[in-house]
Amino acid sequence: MPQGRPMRADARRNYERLLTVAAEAFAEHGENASLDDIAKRAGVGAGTLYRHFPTRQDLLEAAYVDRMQAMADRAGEFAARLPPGEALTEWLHEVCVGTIQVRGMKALLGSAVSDGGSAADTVCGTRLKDAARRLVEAAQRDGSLRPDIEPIEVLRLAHGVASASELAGGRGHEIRRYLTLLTEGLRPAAGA
Amino acid sequence: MPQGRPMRADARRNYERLLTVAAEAFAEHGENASLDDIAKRAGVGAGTLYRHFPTRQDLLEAAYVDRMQAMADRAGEFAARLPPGEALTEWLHEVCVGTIQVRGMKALLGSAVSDGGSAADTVCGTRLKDAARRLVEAAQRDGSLRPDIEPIEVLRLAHGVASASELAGGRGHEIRRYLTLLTEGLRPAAGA
DNA sequence: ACCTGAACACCGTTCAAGT
DNA sequence: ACCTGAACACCGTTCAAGT
Repeated sequence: MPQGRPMRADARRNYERLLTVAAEAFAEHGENASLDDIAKRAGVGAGTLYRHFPTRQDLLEAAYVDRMQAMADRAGEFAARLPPGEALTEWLHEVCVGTIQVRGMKALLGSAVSDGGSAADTVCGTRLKDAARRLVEAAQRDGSLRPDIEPIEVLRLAHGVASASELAGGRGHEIRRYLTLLTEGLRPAAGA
Repeated sequence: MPQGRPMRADARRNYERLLTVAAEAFAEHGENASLDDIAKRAGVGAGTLYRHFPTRQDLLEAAYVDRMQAMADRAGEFAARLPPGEALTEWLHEVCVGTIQVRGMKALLGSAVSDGGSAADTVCGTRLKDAARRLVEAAQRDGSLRPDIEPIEVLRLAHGVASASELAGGRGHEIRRYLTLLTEGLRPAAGA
């Protein structure tokens, strides 16, 4: 996106208004927020929205790429000040919380880690998986995480924890509780 | 539904064709299958569909109530021939598999165990939770399940496992794998 | 009592016409 | 090069008219 000629001033303005409005709309109404409504609220024609973002997924990703990046960055912070096992757990907790609070983010996480997912190798997905890989590998070297699990699986399971927590009401209490169950299951076998 | 006057012959026929077609459509296209399409394929006007099933949720539940009941019944079979811990695990496995294979069932399970869920106290939901309660309590008495967990939570977590497995491709292999992680987390604490 | 299907509102998507 | 908004197709929902 930063590549290529700079946008014309009006195009750039529309592009950014669309992103702002879309982030609000997806946060409020979830991933199926009305595109027509987003265009209207941004004060542009529907065609303009489609010119910038050919698919809903494109818009969803562009609207949250910064927040996703911020999530990925948090991994480094945890790694710097916590033992590997705890760093992974705390980071996953943030992923779950963020994913539940900002309605649209869960869809984005889902498509980033989904098997045939369209967002599998986008900026969002790649950064998130890189972050997960570092925490996972450190925890495995440390012996606090079972060795037979892959980074992407940890993210899929976090998505599952978020789903279960949502069903329970999505309060912080349940997220922590269900995540703890997961991390206990992720421990290496007792006799290893 | 079985209460009240018997339906007129044409009404009864339409009702049943709608259920058959709806079960197919939800299985194929998921919970958001087109209602208009369902009415057309059943050979009835849209108004007839709404007369019998005022909301999408009503139709979804009616279409799968038998299958849900069958799932609940399986709990008794497992309880009869397996130790409590295994009976619970194997039943949850069937719930996950069924929930993934029949696309609309996952939505139904979700609303049955969701906090403010519309289907929280419907036939489907109640039977499923009763079945879960028996297996959970037996496993807790047996010492193979941590005592601080409730039946509905087990179902929510199964929904989460199904979500994670779907992201991984939904093949039997992943379901079993993720469910195993969950059950290890559900074990009582080592020093208890 | 029940059914039909037209009618309305809404949304996604495309595209000809504008600047 | 980019934008607009009308146009089309589709879907959910209601309701007047039919039997």
